[in-house]
Amino acid sequence: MVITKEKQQYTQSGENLVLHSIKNFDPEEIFDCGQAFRFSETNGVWQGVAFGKVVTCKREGDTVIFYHMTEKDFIEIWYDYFTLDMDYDRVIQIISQDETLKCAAAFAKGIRILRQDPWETLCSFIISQNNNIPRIKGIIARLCETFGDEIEPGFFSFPSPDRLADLTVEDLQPLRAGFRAKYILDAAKKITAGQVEIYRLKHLPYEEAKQELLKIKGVGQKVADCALLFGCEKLEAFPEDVWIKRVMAMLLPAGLPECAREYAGIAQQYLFHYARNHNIK
DNA sequence: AGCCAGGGTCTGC
DNA sequence: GCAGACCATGGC
Repeated sequence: MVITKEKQQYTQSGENLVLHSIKNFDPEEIFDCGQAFRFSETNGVWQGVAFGKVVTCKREGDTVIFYHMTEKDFIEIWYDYFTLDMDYDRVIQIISQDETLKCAAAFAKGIRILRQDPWETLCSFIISQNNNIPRIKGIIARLCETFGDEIEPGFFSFPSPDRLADLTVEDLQPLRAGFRAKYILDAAKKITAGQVEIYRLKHLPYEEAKQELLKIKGVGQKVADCALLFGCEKLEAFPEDVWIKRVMAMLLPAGLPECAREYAGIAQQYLFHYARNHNIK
């Protein structure tokens, strides 16, 4: 099922915008599956910052409420961000030709791959290397508080590449990013200088886009694939981190099934979530 | 204390 | 092409 931009499938009530009868949308699974690092939950309400704006949402059964959201922003920003044009029932049906993927998908039907900002995604996954999710979130929070703009009291935008390009590793010391600081700066410099045109990558074929990202120090196969999948709309990207290597060795030793080729990244996300919640060693 | 975390670079074979 | 040391930091 797909939400279209036609009225009826969403309504406005007061300052809120409400999606009706939507399956495959669970904020907890979307924001807690390791693709976005700027959201947190309080009493079932998820809140964070994306594209320079605060987003607040909550699921109640098959209804999703976005708080303080105008119809204009919904149409122009959040419809794309939450990929409401994607038919997840159909994707799940396709990859469920394989029994293992069917099981993994059934375990977290509410996951969606967000369309995040390419720079924010790249920078976040540079920070992610040899790191754990709570600490990744901490470093990114300090990055935004230190170098971003305060868009609302207590909420900060993600700093642009230009903002960081002329800084030094000493300037980044308050982030406690360790050896990753120099990689963040190299990415900011190459993008600011036009050596890597990050906002053009989603229009390039997967392999060409990947080669561009690999020009950046500290960006290898896995970080590039995460940036492509979560920030450049490349659903065929299949990032292999330690969790995926473990779950593949145990459940799919012959490799990713052919039926999942087109949506490898979505299958990967179901597997990642499954592995982390089943103590796969 | 030692191991691990959504890895990558560098060196040596 | 592949193995191993090393890289900062913090939680367990």
